Order: sequence, then C-alpha cells, then structure tokens
Amino acid sequence: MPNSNQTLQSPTAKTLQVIQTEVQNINKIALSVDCVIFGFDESKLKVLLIRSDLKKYHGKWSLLGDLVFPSEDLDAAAYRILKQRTGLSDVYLEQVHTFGKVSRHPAGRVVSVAYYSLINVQHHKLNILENELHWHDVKSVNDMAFDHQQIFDICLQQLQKRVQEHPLGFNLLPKKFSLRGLQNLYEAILDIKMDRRNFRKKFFAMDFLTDINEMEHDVAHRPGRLYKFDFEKYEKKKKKMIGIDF
Amino acid sequence: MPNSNQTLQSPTAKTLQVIQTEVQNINKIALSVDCVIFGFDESKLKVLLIRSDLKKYHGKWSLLGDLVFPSEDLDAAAYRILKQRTGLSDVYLEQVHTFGKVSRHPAGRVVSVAYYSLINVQHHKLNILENELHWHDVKSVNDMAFDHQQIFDICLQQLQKRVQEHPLGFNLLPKKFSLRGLQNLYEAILDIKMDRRNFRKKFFAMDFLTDINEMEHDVAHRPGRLYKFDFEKYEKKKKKMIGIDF
DNA sequence: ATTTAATGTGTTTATTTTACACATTAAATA
DNA sequence: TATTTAATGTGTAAAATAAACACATTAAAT
Repeated sequence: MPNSNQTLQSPTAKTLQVIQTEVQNINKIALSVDCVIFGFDESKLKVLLIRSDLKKYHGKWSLLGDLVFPSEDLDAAAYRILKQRTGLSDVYLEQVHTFGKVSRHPAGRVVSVAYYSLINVQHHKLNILENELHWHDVKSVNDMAFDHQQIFDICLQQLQKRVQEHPLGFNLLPKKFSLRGLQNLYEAILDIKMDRRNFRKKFFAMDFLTDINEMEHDVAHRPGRLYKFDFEKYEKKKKKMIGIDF
Repeated sequence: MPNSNQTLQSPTAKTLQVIQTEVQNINKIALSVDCVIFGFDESKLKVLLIRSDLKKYHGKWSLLGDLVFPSEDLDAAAYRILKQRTGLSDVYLEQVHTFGKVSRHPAGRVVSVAYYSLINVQHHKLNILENELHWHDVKSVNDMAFDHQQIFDICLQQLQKRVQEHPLGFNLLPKKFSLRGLQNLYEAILDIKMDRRNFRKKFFAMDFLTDINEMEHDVAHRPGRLYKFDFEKYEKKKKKMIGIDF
C-alpha cells in the first residue's frame, strides 16, 4: 500500500459528502453477524448449527449468520438474524469478536461479528428449521464451513471464561432443580468434573438458592432436594459484579 | 423490517456472483478501525489522541481511526492505520469490541472495530504529528468526539482486566528498573494504591525478575535496587497462560 | 432381601491474600 | 556537620479461600 495514505484519509477528517461517496465507491466490505447459540440439554452442552449450502462447503455445518442491514444497529442485526433463522427471541446475545480476514468468505469480502448466547434447549422451541437447523453436541463439532470452527472455538472459550467469573444458572435449568442438576450444568460447560462437596459448599455460600423442601421423584437412587433461584438476592449481588448475565 | 427476510438471505446460501452484486448494491456500511493506544510515561497512564476536524465535533478529541480497505485483513488495517497516523510500528494491537450503532458517525453508516495497545512512551517516537496528535493523561480524557468516549472507556476496562489476569511489564519500563517503578506501572494502569510489601512478595514469587546488583542514583532518598526481566523464564511461564502479551 | 447408584454431610490441610511497623539509606537542608 | 526528609528493605500473623477426602442414607431395581 504505497500511497494509500494520500488516497484514503481519516473519516474524522471528512465532510459528510466525501465520506458518503467513499462508502459507496470504495467500500466493498460486507458486514455480517454469526451467532453461536449454546444450549444446555439433559446435562449436555449443545450448539445450534445449520447446513451450509455453499458448494465449496457442501455438507459442512455452519453458524447462524447473515448480512447486517445498512439501517440497523449491529446488535439489532444479531437479534434479527437469530430470530430469522431460528424463530428464537428472548435470548440475550453477547458480542465476542470480529473476524476480518480477506479470504474468510469465498464469495467476497465479508467481515463478520460473532455473538454468542446460552439457553435452555427445553425452554426454547425452534420455529424455523430450514437448512437442517438443529442442536449438535459441542464435543462432536469439528470441521465447520468457512472459519466457523475458529469462531465456534473462541466463543466456547469465552463462555467458559465467563462462567468462571460470574455465577450462572438462571433460565438454564427448570424452575425446581437439584444441586446435581446445577453441577451438571457447570460440568457440561467447562468440560470438567468437580468435587461434589466443594461445589455445594461454594454455591450455598453464594446464597441465592432457596430450599423448597421438595424432593426428586422417580429417580433410581436416593432422591435429591430441590431448589429454586432467589432472584432478589441474585439481583442485589449482581450489581456488585461486572458485565451482564444470561 | 417487514419482509427483509425475503429480500436478503444468508451469505451461506449465495453464489459468488450474487453476493458480490449485493455487496456493491445493498451494502452501504463502511468499516473502520479505531485504535486506543495507551502509553506509560513517568508513572502516568496516557492515551494517544488527535483533534477531530469534523465540524460537528469541533475541538473535541478523537481516537486514531480510519476506514478498512476492501483488500486488507482487518488486523492489518489496524496496524496500517496506526502506522499511518502516528508512524508507530512494532506495536502489538489487540481487538476489543465492534461498535455498530447506526447513528454513531454523523457522516454515514460506519461500523468501527476497536483495538488497543499499551506501550512505553519513551521508547516510541511519534513520527507523524498531524491533527495535534499527542499523549493525554487518561484521567483528563472526557467528552470525546463520536462515541469515542465509550470506546475509550471499554478499552481501558479491558486493559485493566487484562493486567490482572496476566503479568505485565515487558517493554513498558526501562531495561533496568526499580520495584517502585514496576509498582508505579501497575498502580497507574489500575488507578489504585497497592501494598508495597505484598507487591514485592508477589512479583518475586513469579520469579522472572533478575537482581542486577545495581542501585538507583541521584534519588533524594534511599536508592532502590535495580532489576531486569528474565525473558527466558517469562517465556516458559507464558506458555501456561492464555492470550498474548504486550 | 439385596444390590445399585446416587444423595447428604464436616473436617483437615494447603494455598493465597491481606494487614501491618521499624530500621536503613542517600540527598537535601539547616 | 548534624538533622530532616522521603523513600527502601524486610517478616509474620491472621483471614479467607481452595482442595482433598469417607461413610451412612435412601429409593428404585433386581
């Protein structure tokens, strides 16, 4: 790029007219969003994927993505695209990273902003099933279309980091749940085994579980006590933490 | 957006030709990069800013930004823009977040990807000084142009978080430095006071400082010992950590 | 009636973090 | 030259957190 400094200057140094011309003439970058929707389902961590129908990636799985409209906020685009591809709304999305290699999309220059979320599979019905949309076990996800494997990996890392910094659980379990259920959630996300006694100790210390004096039924072993989240206490403590929760 | 679902489908469902047309005709989103370059200088944390010359933001300060070329990788654009505006190379940049509100730029739709870095002001000469480029004390930064205040705030948060997760110091201090100098660095970034004894204890425990058996000179108090970083030990430990270092 | 597979419970140890005070040194000052 | 100033260098105790670990109990399944 020898004399690019001359031909393209800062947007801060431009008049409205100049930049608008530039956007039309020079900018040939398409902007897209890709959503990595993690789901917790029967003690397993899943992810929502669709089949790529691009020839180059025939048969491969890809994330839920689409182009951003010029007239919509980036975050709004993410929600719109998720809704459009799955029928899901009421899902909190968090931006993770933007992927901008020139060659990442075979059809042209597409820079993509990745968002992720984590939801309870049982609580969210998929209303649109085009492109073979369905839940995949995260452990079996590999060799995706485009650079989606990389995007997926980074989002999973991010989710794991997040879960270690902020307690988690709301909306990811049934209203009444056992401590085992809660531990399964953490173990599924982090892909590790935890000490049962220490896990209980830590969670009780956080003090937003309410013992509802009910027990599990029809389990082939000693039934566990059931708990629910104390939203009030949680909200109070949440304010002391950084970031937003699922 | 009533029937946008029909008119604009997934990029994954498109042939090369279709998407290329679309990029030209439909996409009117410009993509830019903004760099938040933090500098450590005489025990203070600074940030590199230029004067905005957009009328709307007359007199206000703004980040180092410019449009991304269609043919360059996003990361490459960040390095190019930094070089172009400051003359700086040899600076590691890390992507933080993408800002995509429709109204964020008065001249049109510009989505901007924020990058940040942290360098030693003394070690990096600014070779380009257009737009009143210079270092500002971070504590006095407020009311910037565009949404740059928000971008700045988020990058500073990110820097602070980063410093607490990974040790830091390479290239940010002179080759020989006192423990006080090192502590000043941390205190400047985190904007807190630390306990001197505990700070030393922790840093020595990390075990990549080498005592070079020299002392400070010409200080108006008892001179402190000087140390240098042990790059070898650092590299070994670094592999066990996640992420990249400055 | 026995087996199975889980639950519920407490203590000890190790590790990490925090709090905190006094003698020492070189320059600056009186 | 003596005194003041402003920093350095050092260790320990207490508190908080994390990790390791075993056995009696319960309901369903056999």
